[in-house]
Amino acid sequence: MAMQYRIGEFAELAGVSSKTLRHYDRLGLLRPVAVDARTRYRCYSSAQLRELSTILALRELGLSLPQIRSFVQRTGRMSHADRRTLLLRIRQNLQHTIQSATRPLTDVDAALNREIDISGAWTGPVSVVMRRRPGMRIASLRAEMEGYVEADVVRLERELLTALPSEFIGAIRGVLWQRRPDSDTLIAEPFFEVNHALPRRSFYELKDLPPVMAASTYCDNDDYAASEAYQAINSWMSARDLSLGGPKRELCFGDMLEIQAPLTGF
Amino acid sequence: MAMQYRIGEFAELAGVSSKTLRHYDRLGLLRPVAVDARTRYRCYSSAQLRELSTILALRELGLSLPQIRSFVQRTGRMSHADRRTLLLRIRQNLQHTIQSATRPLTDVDAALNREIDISGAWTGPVSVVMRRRPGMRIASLRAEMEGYVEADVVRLERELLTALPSEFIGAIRGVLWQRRPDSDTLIAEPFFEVNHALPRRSFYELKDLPPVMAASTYCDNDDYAASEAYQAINSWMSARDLSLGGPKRELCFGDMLEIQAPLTGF
DNA sequence: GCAACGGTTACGCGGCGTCATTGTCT
DNA sequence: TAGACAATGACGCCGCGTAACCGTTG
Repeated sequence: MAMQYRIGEFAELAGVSSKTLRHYDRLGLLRPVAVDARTRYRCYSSAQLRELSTILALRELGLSLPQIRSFVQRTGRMSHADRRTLLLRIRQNLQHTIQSATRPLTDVDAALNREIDISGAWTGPVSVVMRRRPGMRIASLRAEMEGYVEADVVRLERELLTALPSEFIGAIRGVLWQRRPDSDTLIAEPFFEVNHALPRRSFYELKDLPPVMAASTYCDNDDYAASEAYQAINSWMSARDLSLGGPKRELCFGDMLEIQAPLTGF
Repeated sequence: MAMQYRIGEFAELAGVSSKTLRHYDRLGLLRPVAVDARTRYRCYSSAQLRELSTILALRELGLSLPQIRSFVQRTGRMSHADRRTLLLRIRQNLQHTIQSATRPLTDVDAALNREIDISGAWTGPVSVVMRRRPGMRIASLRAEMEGYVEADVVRLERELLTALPSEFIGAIRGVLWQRRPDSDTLIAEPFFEVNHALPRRSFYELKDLPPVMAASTYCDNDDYAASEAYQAINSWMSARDLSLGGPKRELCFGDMLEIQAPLTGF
């Protein structure tokens, strides 16, 4: 009563290619029930339609073929806890996939809307991106100011630079920006990346800037471009209900600035 | 003022590997601003941090590197219509990704719940799957019956088989099942796949079973297993708010049955 | 003898990661 | 001179598709 099929017929019944079946055979994922010793023709049974269907379903769930193999080989000998773990892992994968597609989708939609609304002022599909930024050790100097005064920041930077032995200075420099709560006071904190051998002195603060997930954008190194970038990053964050997880970081790369807004919850 | 970086430093600033940068160079995606003629060292500029950031953002959107190249090469010379088309294409990709992950996610959640609720009766993560099934030409015989009577179906099948010249019969046979609306009358319609040369006769009906998207499941060829399978397919459909788009198809493969429920709206 | 199947091996795709080997900088 | 960095090139990964070439079936 159990039917036997050759590879082509079996493939068509199952809705896959015979190439796929040969591939699964080699991987040990779905072995033919028999192989003709002389012709080496593969022979599949009707019961294997169900096996294959399971395999295809698991593939749809995003499992790799080796993962599927280890799953189907132990079916029945798997504890409920194991199954549950597997399902939860699959769930995680799927959710990650969905998330990493949903976020860009809102970006694209926003871009489509912006293009319609103010069709001239649109420079690219996504100018703000989310990225993980590594931590670094920095030396910094802090000052409060009422609003942004470039000269003050430049003066601070120079002070800091003269206090730092140049052999300890790394490649990155920038400014940390904070706002004192319940006031308009701005705290500017120019910094230089330093290596770990730098001695602790009272002229400057020595701290570890932690690694963060940050909203990041690049702009030209001038006040106008920078303020545009800050605006863009703020509206990007508010559109996503994300909140600031530390002082904003303004990194200077010659004629380019990178503005980073550390995010909470990642 | 514009800074120059060698590949390693630039890679670290941008958060990618130097391998990636060399790859992008070869693809013409991000050319170094200069290459030392003697050493062939690549040299990147600070302004390229922004370019690269755009490239990475587009990559996150699921574009291929050649697509990104054609995009960045024509930035500014692109019409609004072109941009809009591109964005809409991206949107489609993303939505497809989301959909093809969301459906399985509900499957997995259902499986997790089932496992909790009735932890013994669960046989696999997904026993019902959705698949596209090709159409075929069939010859069939129809009969109404009050409820399922196996003997009647078998008799019908035999009648049909004796009426069919065997050289026209294909590999697939089965039964179509329908329920007459507003009554419990069941319509059983055994069929055999036939090739196109079969002449039209009054002994049997000749029809084209259309290709469909169907909920499909396999079970052993016995009444108990089949009724379980029908139950499973019904609850699978109702859980997804899907409705039947034609008679159910019961395909016979020796000791296995495949139960298919054609779905509307695909 | 011919078409339609089956077999195997080898290469391609995308987006890099991972050597291995050689050259360059400090 | 050492050791970090640069260059190039070859191969690996995944899940097959495609092609080439040859044997089997009906």
